Amino acid sequence: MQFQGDEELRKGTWLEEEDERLITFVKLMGERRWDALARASGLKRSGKSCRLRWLNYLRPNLKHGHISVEEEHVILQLQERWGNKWSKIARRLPGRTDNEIKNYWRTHLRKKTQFQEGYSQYHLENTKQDSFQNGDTDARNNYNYENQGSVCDDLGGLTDQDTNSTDAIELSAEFALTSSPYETRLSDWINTKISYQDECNSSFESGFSFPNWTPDDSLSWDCSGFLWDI
DNA sequence: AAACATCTCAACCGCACCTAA
DNA sequence: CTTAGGTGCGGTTGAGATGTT
Repeated sequence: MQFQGDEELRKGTWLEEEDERLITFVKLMGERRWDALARASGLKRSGKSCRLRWLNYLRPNLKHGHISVEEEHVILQLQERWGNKWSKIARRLPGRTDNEIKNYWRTHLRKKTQFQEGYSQYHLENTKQDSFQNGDTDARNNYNYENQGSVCDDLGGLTDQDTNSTDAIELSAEFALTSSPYETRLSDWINTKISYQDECNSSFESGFSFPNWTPDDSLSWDCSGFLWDI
């Protein structure tokens, strides 16, 4: 949306005063209508810039700082599965933003996976070529499994069993796949629930626990007390 | 100490999609 | 149904930090 004085809009690094003002007005007006909020606040910023600053830096419960080994593991696995669907991946890592994950991937993990791909390609060409060419699906499946295992080796100390937990991650993620504001809120709520479950389950060391799945693949949660928070 | 190279990450851009009137 | 404004997403940029020569 264009409005009077657009040519005077500030760009670049945010100042502390701007952050404070933005926080104040988000509290007043909520996390919607960013253009209106930008105008009302008197910030010489576009609504889009305000939204980005809030989502990537000022929003409560954001984790700043180093990505943990577990988080890196999740990023690697989900990127391999989904490609560069950063926002989708970010929803599996509460407190992390799509921008942060995207940057982390580009600066830390891309090289690792490129190396991995190079190794896999070599491995593939030298050990599995015949089976693959003959359409041996077992060979492909075994290759995928071995490939998963070697990713674990790179991550130091994680077992193959940990790696296979991404099946649960995917189940949860598919359930939480979002495409609308309501669904986004649902996803956020799920993440909240997951975090809550984690807090309650101190014996689960990984920090990434997921809904309990019944044998027929239906989701089993006690949602009482949470539904109205959506 | 200075100059240059490389890395990191906050912020921007453009486009597609959503929503409400 | 149409359309304009708002939002979300992935790719890219560039300033500052850090490392190297």
